[in-house]
Amino acid sequence: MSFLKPRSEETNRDRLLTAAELAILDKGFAATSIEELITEVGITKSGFFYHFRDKSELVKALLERHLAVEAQWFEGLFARARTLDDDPLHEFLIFLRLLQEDMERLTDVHPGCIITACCFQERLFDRSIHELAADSLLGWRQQFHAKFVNIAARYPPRIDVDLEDLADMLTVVTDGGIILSKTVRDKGILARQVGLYREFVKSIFVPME
Amino acid sequence: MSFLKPRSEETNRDRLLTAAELAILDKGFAATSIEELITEVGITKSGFFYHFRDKSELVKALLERHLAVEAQWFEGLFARARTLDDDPLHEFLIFLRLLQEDMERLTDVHPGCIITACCFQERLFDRSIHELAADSLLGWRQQFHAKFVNIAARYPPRIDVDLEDLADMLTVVTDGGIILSKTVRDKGILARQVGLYREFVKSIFVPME
DNA sequence: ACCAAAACTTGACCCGGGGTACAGTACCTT
DNA sequence: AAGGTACTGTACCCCGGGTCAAGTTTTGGT
Repeated sequence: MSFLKPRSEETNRDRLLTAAELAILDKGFAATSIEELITEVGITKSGFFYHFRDKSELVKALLERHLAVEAQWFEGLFARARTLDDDPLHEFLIFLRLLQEDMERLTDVHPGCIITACCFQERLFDRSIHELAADSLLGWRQQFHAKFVNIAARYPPRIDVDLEDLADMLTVVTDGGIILSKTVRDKGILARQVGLYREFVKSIFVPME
Repeated sequence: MSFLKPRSEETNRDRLLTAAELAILDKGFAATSIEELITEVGITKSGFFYHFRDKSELVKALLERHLAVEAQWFEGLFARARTLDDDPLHEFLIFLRLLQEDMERLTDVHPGCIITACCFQERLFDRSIHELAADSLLGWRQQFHAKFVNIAARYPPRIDVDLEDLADMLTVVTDGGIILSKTVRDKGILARQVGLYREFVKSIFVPME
């Protein structure tokens, strides 16, 4: 019996989420049917509705899970960057480089804020989902902004930019990059756009030789 | 009879498109029903299917109309910019400023590439819609890239950036800005992000005093 | 070993919305 | 008088989301 434990860690609910994530990333929310998900997981329709009140609750759970994973990902990158350099500017530049490298490595397009993008799209989803996404994005703004404040204290910015806007820009470039990558079917774009953003940050803060 | 002519310029087909555009912008594609559109326009379901084979053909027509309007908008801005300054760099910077101002003026969020966002979302739509969007975005890349090549010829870039990526970045910032604006419910973000992009372009090309 | 809760299954059913099919009509143009 | 355009009306199919009630298996804790 004990040999069942490790596998049973992954519940059918998790499996539903994973299946939904893949399908939604591939085809979009509307094109993903509940039928399809349950046949993949191997349960019945009632089983689905046992776990989720409706389809939008699934999306909410998906978003929650995704946000947690994403937060962990970024935190990991920052931690690694910190070990490599503890100057605030260089830490951030290393973080951006690491992020860019990770993005290059992704086989298909970054799952990232596609879910965000998918969420804001449909009024079908209740307010709570929208707020979840908004809070997450505002959280990133705050976090990056704090870092820029630190950086600006040591490196006087060479042009007058609003540091909150600059913080937002990373989100913007990521989301926009995902859209362009997906539309044009060139997954390299996303990473290169993050690289460009990094150049912008450099040109603002890195002092001239 | 002649007094009917001017009003009849706007066909029911156009009215359907406009109603669909507003509804989709507001609630998303899936949440917009045909029923809803025809009651607003005042025709029957059969009337709808007389104009469009199915719902996705409506989206295609919408995209086509939108792309034309957008192209005209940008062309207008470039024309105005050219009359104000015929130096390639300053023309472009003026264009960006005008674009930013227009975006500030928008009451609700920019209709812009939301349609793009809506398109990449759904496998429901046939390939042709996807290609329409992709071609349009690649068109902008080409157009902006050509301008940057001109600019770079006169103003040696101070950092090494790929001009195609830089061209893409305007699209990216616009699309990403729309998403962030919508999610966080702050329509100012979009314009400010375009402003930031403008600063980036300046920092690359504008020579130092 | 036993019990309760969790995690389902079965199966029947409703409904809204996309979509089809087709016959008919009103008007406008040539 | 004919033909096209822009519809209306009716009737109908199907899929997918969602509900309901009642029963069954799995699992974890004491």
